[in-house]
Amino acid sequence: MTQAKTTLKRLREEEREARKNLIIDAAIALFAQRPYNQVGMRDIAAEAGLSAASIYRYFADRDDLFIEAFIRESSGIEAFFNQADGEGRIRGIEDAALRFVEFLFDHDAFFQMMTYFMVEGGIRSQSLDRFNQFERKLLDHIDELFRKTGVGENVRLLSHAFFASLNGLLITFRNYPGRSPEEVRRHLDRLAVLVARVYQKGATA
Amino acid sequence: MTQAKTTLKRLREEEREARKNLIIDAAIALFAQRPYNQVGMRDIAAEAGLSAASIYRYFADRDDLFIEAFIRESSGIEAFFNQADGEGRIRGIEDAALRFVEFLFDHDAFFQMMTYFMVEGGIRSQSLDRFNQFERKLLDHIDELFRKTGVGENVRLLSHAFFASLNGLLITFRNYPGRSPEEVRRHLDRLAVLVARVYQKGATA
DNA sequence: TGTACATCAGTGAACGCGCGTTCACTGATGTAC
DNA sequence: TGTACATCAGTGAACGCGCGTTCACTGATGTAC
Repeated sequence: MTQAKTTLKRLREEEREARKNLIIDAAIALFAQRPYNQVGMRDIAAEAGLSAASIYRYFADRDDLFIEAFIRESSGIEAFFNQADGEGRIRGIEDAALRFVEFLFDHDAFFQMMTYFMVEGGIRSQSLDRFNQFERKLLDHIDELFRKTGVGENVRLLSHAFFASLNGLLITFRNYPGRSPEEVRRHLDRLAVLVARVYQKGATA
Repeated sequence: MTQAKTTLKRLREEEREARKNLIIDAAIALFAQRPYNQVGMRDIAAEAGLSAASIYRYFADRDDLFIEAFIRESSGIEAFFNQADGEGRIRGIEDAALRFVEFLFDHDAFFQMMTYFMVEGGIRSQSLDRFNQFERKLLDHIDELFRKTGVGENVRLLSHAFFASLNGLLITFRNYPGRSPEEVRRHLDRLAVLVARVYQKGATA
């Protein structure tokens, strides 16, 4: 009996969690279409098929929803890279650069949130912590890649520069006016390869 | 008599222009302190020492003021580089990278506007044109630098990557949490030098 | 020199709108006896 | 099996606030005669 009760309770909690996820899905879907600050609670509610008031049954406030959306996306990118890494699909800097740039291009929501964190000041420390954690892990991976290719001194600084360079590609050319998404993607790919080669050669001398 | 009249008229116009400039000054001063979208008309008015309504005597609307502010700042950076160039203070890629990064770090207003143009979609074509013009000139300069150092093929693509890399440094590390402005500047300087050297070596092979 | 009029910078108050958030309520489902 | 009650998702409407912008007005300065 108590057994049955707790299972029911667990089921209800899972259901609740599932609904939270639906709302986060809706938010992410919209971030992928419009800039971060142009997505309102009513938009997200409409996308998720509920009223705006309902969102507040699941999230304390707007920031809270955004933090959870960011956490989910950043877990996604980590899983993506871990898998690619495990399957041996990231053999060198060039692969890493390509995968990273393409991932950010495809996951506009994550990119929007990331640049928001970097550009805007005054972010809640909770989400900032999560962001820093994500950034550090990514830099660790890059460190490792550079070490493999034989860079001795100051690997971390190099990783900083490399990471920033790839971010810069996205920031600078993602919205290039008068270009179709396919053209932008091709241009980004070309640039990612170029950057990777430049770092490869320029850093291992 | 007509002579005197026209001079008076000219003086009045100059006075008007001067007042426009005061308002732009105020706007730029605020952009340097807070993110772009956190600066309102009332803030700018207070900073300039007038009422918000007065701004509309000089600018059609908010966008118009921002365009003019951007134009002034981008003229400023062009003048800065032309002068540095004329005085022979930009001897190579390393100098250029350092000057560029430091200029953007010091002129936060310009940096804010630039990233706004790049990240946000749906900008008025008038300001977009001005921005593209600015970007093209800058890329031309970088092309020239790379050509001097002996890069043959695909100079423009390289310039794109280089420009984006430097932008990326600013975006990624300008707001690094828990660091003083001096530390950020030092870090940016180090990274700019590193990036320049990497491109120098990596591209001229 | 004086008077009527035009021009224009400047302004406080208000308008209109959007947006995050809250309120008071409904209705469905589960629980106790 | 039926009844009274608790829980909770969901909601339309409203609140409160900020912000870009407009309005109606004042007052100073210039112009015409």
